[in-house]
Amino acid sequence: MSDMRQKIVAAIRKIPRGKVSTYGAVARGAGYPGASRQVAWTLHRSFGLPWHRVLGAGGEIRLRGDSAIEQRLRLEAEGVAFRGRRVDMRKHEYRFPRAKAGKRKGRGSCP
DNA sequence: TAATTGACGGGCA
DNA sequence: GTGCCCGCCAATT
Repeated sequence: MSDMRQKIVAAIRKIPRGKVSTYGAVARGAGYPGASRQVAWTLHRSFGLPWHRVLGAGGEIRLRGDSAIEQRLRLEAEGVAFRGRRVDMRKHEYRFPRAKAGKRKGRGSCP
């Protein structure tokens, strides 16, 4: 099995209960920026993962039909608040630790 | 081997 | 807010 999938799975498992993340963020957290599609694929093929905690950019559910309903239900059951059809990322987005030395741009204040 | 697909992301009109 | 296009990467057919 590829290392990529293992890293992605590991990253997804780190998302704590009551928090969520996005495909792109998981990909970056796993060390593969730009591989957001593989995250979706992995979620689809691997079981035992907190799949409902992974959303699309902006905290939007990218699933369809019943799966989307179920995902929303599960998240709300964990205490995740929705704003319209998106999750309130401001409060529930989980940030992955920097895989590699990160460049801290300005923080807080600036320009 | 090549083409298609998929639970994506970001930019622009 | 909505719609369209292009870039990304692996698995499937």
